Amino acid sequence: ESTFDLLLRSLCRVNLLDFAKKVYDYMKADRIIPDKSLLDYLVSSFSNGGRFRIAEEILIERAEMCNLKDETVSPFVYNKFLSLLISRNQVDKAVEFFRGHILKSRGFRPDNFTFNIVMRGMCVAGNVEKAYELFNVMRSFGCHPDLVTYNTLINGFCRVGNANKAQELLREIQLKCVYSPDVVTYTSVISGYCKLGKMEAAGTLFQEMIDCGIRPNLLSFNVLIDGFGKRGEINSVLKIYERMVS
RNA sequence: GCUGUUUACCG
Repeated sequence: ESTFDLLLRSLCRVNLLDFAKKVYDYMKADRIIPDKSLLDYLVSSFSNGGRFRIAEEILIERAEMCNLKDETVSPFVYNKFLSLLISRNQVDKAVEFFRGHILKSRGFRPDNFTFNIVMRGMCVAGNVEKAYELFNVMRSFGCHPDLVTYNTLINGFCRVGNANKAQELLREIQLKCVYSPDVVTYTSVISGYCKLGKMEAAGTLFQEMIDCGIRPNLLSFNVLIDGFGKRGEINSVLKIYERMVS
């Protein structure tokens, strides 16, 4: 039994995933119950290798096992699964698994990361509104929006050209006073304005960020420089550059 | 016990 365990882990480590799958099937056929941590390891390995169907299958079995014992699957495992799906352009699959299993089965207990990952998936698919809906219901699952949640949404709105809504959310963070906008928050909104060619609004926010004691980083400068550059405002570009190197 | 999961620019 621990022989299978070692074998499977070794096969995964050297990326012989098809072989690992066969051994896994063999184990199941022989009704050998794999260890939980082995299952988690298999899910991660299969996910990393893009074998999402198998990973999903194991995750579902894992959740059922947990359900019987009043336990939950470690969010790390399925959060990675979800983010990999999204990074490989399979947002629909990720959302489907999230809605169909993670939110439905008691064997899963989504955390902030889970919501943030799925929301970002929706945003990259151009569906900020769906992400916004999730944002509004995550509390009912015991998850409270954090700064990354806001930053993800803000970026989603910027992506579809709604920098105003993005800025509104920035103000909302400030009003709540539980955490403050950071360099990512500001850079996102600034970038949203730059994309619209609204360089005045972008510049104002840039200054506000500095006044709030947040140091712009290389990305922040790039956003502004790119924005001014695309409008042909070379003098502004030079000014920013000067500030950057000083 | 430790490690492992999420957010910003251009390309």
